[in-house]
Amino acid sequence: MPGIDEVAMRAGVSTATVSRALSGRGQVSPATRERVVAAAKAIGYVVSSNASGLATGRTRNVGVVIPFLNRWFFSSVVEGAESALMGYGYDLTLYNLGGGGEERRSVFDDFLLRKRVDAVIAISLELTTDEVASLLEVKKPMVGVGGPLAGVRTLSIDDVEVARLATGHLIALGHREIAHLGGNEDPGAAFHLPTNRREGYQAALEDAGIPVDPNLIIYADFTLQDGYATAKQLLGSPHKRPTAIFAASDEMAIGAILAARDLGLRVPQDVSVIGIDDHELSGFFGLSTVAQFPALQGRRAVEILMDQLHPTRAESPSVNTPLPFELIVRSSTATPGGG
Amino acid sequence: MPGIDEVAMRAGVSTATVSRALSGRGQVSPATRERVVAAAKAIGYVVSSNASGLATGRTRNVGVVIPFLNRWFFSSVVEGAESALMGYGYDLTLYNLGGGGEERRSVFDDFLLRKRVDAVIAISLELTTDEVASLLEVKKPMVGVGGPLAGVRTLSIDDVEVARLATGHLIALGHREIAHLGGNEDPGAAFHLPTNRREGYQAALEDAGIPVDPNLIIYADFTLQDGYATAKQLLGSPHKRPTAIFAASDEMAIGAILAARDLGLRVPQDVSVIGIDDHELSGFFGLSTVAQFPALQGRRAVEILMDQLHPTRAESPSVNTPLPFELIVRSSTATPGGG
DNA sequence: TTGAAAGCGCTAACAA
DNA sequence: TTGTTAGCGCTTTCAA
Repeated sequence: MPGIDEVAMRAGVSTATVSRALSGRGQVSPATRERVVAAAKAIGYVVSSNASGLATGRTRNVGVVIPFLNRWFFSSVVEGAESALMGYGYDLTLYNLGGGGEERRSVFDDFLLRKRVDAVIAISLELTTDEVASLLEVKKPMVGVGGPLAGVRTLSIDDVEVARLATGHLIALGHREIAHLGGNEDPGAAFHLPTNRREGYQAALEDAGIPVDPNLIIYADFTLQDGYATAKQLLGSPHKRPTAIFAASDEMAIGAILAARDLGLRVPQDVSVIGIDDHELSGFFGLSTVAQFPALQGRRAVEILMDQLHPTRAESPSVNTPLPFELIVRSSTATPGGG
Repeated sequence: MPGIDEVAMRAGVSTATVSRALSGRGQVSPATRERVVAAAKAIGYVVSSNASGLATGRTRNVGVVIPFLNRWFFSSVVEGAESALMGYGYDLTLYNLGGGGEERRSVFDDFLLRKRVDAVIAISLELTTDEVASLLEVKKPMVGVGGPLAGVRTLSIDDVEVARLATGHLIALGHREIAHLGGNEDPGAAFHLPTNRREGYQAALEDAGIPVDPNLIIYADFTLQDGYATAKQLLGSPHKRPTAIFAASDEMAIGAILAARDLGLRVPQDVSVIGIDDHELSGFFGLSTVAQFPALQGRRAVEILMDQLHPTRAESPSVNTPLPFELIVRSSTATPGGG
């Protein structure tokens, strides 16, 4: 493991010049830089991030905190963030809070504070005021993705608008009995995403003058399994079966499609289904949806962090742009009774 | 951000003693240790990993290299590894090779060598000899999960046996026309998993004296989509339709179930289907499968690394145990024509 | 059991 | 443009 002085000797310069030449900070003549780079390459020199980090106070590493990894949305955001970070020469260290209370405390009290990360990205996480405070206290830039974070720059689609768009699509097709899967059991819950989507659904109905029927709002987990179970219940009743279902996630929506099939109902002739996400399986199931772009959200989060970490960079103009979403119409939605 | 000397002052000892008291290395009187710990807690002191790492040469961080994050198997292994590492006080930094060639090179040439990680876990990766060599050269302990890695300790289920078990289950039920989805297009391919599973399939047939019919071995990607497409093709032919399908992954198997349904075939009455994995959706689809336990594989990989990193630890006796797998019979398999 | 002091490998003033 | 040098915050001999 060669050190900087070995490079310096070979290039016939001082270690300071090597540092300058390799890091790009400070002025070095092109000729010198070339010699240094060649010498470094020749002996396979790579800077020690510890030594560099100790001297500069920066680590070129960002922490990503997630509630679990095993879900399409999260792993996609992480992928997007990882690839963007790598482009900037940053590492990504992952903190999975799935384990529960003790694990969570130690992440915030120890891991994130070891000066190991320059910044943190929190994905779909409700951080307590204390947690946010302890991070901000050490002046670590921080951005949230997909979850409201008091006092922190947050990146998230406009869930109300997204839901309104999905519901509006169904209304435009002529549906009036539209059920909603998702909702939110606990009105005081800190996590607003399900609530926001339900509100968008209601707003769309109201815009169209369609009364909101509380019986058509079904609380469900955001999983395929629960989408299936609740949709089966909903569609199984011979009475007032809705002509369309708006599910708050694609996984639920796919569950609903499968439930409809198992009941002998045709999608979209007997029931239209739309979701939110554009999950990797949605195309396969012909599911109409409002796409959000999680990998892009991860990249965006990184951009914002880089702007804060390197204020010299031209401030990216897109930083304040709301996140994009897009209606994707496939074969799971049509006019009521139509095909 | 308080430093070690502040703790030392408050505790009325030297920084050396603080270091000893907090790290557990070296002798410190209980009374002194207690004072130090109290002082550290009082001011919220956390060691700087850079400084500590620079002084010791260790980082308490392991690198995990994966081909992509967005698949159940990978994210599950990573989850298992992450939680095990956190238990040992280690961080996990993630290197996703999904981006392609250039990214891959820079991971191996730069990122992993910055002395930022103490060890690396490579998941389902075919590393080139050069890549392995460059890691071993810097003496980083390394373990592979789920992929053969020349010269590296590798953790992986016995794919031949797993396939044999799955196929054997079908044979025991009385099936003789058993198709296989998976295979391996390229006989010279470096990645042996599909080949091994195909060989296990063939071995089971041969054990039972059933001739291997090459027409029943279908090359397919390990995805739900391709499982669907190939199974539809296979089952759509009215002639010699097999009575059972053994898919090399659960995602393919689920695709096959959906294909059967779309063709009006009942599972398992008209066709039995079995996969490998015990994917999170397999229970929902009633899929019989041979479970492997990816989160456990991640934990095991960490154990092995810890044994190498801290040779003082009692060598875990389980380290050489082959990875477990288990036949899980659900409703997708039955006797031919049976229910 | 504890303290003094010399690094760990690099960066960034400051000087030249 | 380049070199000298004093740290960055901790760990670890060596002495006491």
